[in-house]
Amino acid sequence: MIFAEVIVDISVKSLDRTFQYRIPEEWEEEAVVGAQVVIPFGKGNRQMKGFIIGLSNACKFDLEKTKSILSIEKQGVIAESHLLSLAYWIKEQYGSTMNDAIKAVMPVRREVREKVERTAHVLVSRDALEALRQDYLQRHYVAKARFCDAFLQEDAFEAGLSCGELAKKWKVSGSVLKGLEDQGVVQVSSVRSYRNPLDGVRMADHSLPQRNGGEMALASFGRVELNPRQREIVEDFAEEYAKGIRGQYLIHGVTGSGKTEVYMGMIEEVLGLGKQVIVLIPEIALTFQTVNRFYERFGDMVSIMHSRLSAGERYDQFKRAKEGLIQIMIGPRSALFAPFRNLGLIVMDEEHESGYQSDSMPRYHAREVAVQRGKMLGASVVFGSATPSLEAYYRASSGEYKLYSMTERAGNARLPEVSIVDLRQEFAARNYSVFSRELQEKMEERLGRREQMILFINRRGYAGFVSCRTCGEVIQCDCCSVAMKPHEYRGKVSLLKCHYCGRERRMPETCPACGSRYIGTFGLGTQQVEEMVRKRFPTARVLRMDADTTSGKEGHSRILGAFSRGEADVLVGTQMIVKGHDFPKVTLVGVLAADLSLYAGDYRGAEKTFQLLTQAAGRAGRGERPGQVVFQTYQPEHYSITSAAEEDYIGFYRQELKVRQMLHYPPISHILEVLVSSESQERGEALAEAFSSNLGDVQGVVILGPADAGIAKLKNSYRKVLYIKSGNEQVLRDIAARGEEFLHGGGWKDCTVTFSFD
DNA sequence: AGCACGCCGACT
DNA sequence: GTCGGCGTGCTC
Repeated sequence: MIFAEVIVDISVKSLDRTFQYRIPEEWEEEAVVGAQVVIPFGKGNRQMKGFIIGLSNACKFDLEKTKSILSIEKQGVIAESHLLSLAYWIKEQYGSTMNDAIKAVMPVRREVREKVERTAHVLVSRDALEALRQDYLQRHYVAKARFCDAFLQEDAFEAGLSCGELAKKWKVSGSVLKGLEDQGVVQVSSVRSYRNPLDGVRMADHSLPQRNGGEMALASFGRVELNPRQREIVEDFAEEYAKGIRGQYLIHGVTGSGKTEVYMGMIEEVLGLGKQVIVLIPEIALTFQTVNRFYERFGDMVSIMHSRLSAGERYDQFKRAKEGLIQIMIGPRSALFAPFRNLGLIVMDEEHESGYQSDSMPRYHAREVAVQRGKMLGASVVFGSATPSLEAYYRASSGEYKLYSMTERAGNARLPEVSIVDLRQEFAARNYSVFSRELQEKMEERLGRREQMILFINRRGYAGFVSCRTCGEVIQCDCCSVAMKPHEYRGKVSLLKCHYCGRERRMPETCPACGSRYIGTFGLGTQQVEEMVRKRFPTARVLRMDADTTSGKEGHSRILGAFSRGEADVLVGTQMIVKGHDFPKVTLVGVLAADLSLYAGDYRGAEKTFQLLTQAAGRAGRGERPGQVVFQTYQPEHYSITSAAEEDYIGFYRQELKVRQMLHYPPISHILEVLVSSESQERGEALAEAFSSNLGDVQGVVILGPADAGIAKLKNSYRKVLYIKSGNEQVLRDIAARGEEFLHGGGWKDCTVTFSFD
């Protein structure tokens, strides 16, 4: 008899181990490692999904109690056993459950999630409910009384109330509600909503070039044309590769230096040896031009993962990869798990992009997983960026990655001319406009010459916040301790939105704290910039692109398409406009507040600012005409701004590394963030303190906090943070593990804790 | 005794 | 995640 070691499809720590099941004889063939199965689970023998991650001849459990597999799903078998090892590595490295790790490496990602939202409507009158509440209180039915309270206070008589929110906010379990329903006090209705997680990102509305039937060989495409520096790099790489050297490489190339050609040259070499390649891009919707070039170059041996593929199509692509019909897989971080048997190379373009960090469990970083998969399969890994992350460049300078630098733009394109405008001086010169005199002049020039320009402001909405000029009160969200952002509504700035929980309210006429009529907006946002451009340049045609204007189905491509067709002179937008687009007619880029991202939260502020500014500057002058760039800032001396103006990555890197060294930040040191959140402020504080004092005996770590988190209150939960810094990552992992154990000890059910590294 | 509630542990 | 068991504290 054969037994299967099964991971059950429930992502809970206590179930994060295998369970043994009998394999019925007739299925011994199909029951392979990596297969999906349906199994009976728990006392009620609920039918659950699971994955076979091992087979064995011996029964390690009570044979009598060992149940049998109910069925085997042939679709979606994990093709390569090393992907299971990779899943195990991910589980260990990022502290997820094996179930989540397996799902991350599986070809068919999470299915369409069905969300059932239950809503409670009150059937009795307000008075009757009040009487009922009194009655329940008398009988000590605390939970039921609390529910009545909730209905009375939240005006559930008009609309219904979400059961989930009720239960959370009023600390009662959903089962009470059933009692109320049985008594005819409320009526519960279920609304099903479907949300396909893959729909989040849309591919640009360009069509792919016609596929050519799959028979075209590599030779018929001709080799890539390379300039001398590009050829040098490819040849060096090829030489090492031929010698059997497999390692990590970092291509640092200034914007427009032609990194893509180098990737293609390297890929040709690897394909020539009969091996397969994965090309990772940060976000498919925003880097379509790169993808297109790979298609033109390699034709049908390329497969592209993108969000429009249905689960079935996606699976087909993986099947083709598994069967060796595809040699190159291009896509976002999930493409990293393409089931290639004979993987020779992983290329990661725009290595510094945040899209490579997974934001749901398992929270892996594609850069690290790529290196691990490369090691497992004997593949080289090539990272490329104009503005490498500090981690990557640090590794390159320590010799862990081999560094290739490209300091010149390819072809005729020149680096743009950048000027830095000191906004303090503008203010001193009584220019209170959002445009400095220099920027205005340059904008007028472009409008006169019918050239295009991009205005970049790293903040959506209308302005930063609303505050009272009399008492200084800032209008905050009721549930989150953040300022609500003014938005335009029906042609007027009349709406406030919380960008964290989405709550909306009307813009108040008077200060809610002191009643003063002198309240107004502070700081600059995209909407306001758009309005200012229209006011100052009435003839200019303006387009705005930010999270508010691109929410629709084809939002991105609609706006970008219109702009590249020349339907507008000015494009105003947030960071999404500076990423990877090629607008040859743009000759001016204005960054209205270059220091805005400098002190925004974490220790990566300067790095983010440098990357953003370098990229923004890189959008100018990509065509025939040379480009000009204006950085407006209150901190014209800051190294992230001056270095970006000169596109001096090395200069920036040296300065920033010093800062990181001084403050014990990555990549020199490592940080563990412990975030405690609880609806009770005292309890959260107590837990954070308990953690902190528990670490007294650990040597060689720096402990900061506990303190209020950047967002001290989010969706009605109070948040405390604790930072633990250490040069040794393992020490931090041990501390996190100890912390988990401490929580497991019990008594902190009302608090949630998340541990995150760096 | 009987019920409602809420906590805790098991799940092969 | 989901279920069942069980202790607590209430009503009748």
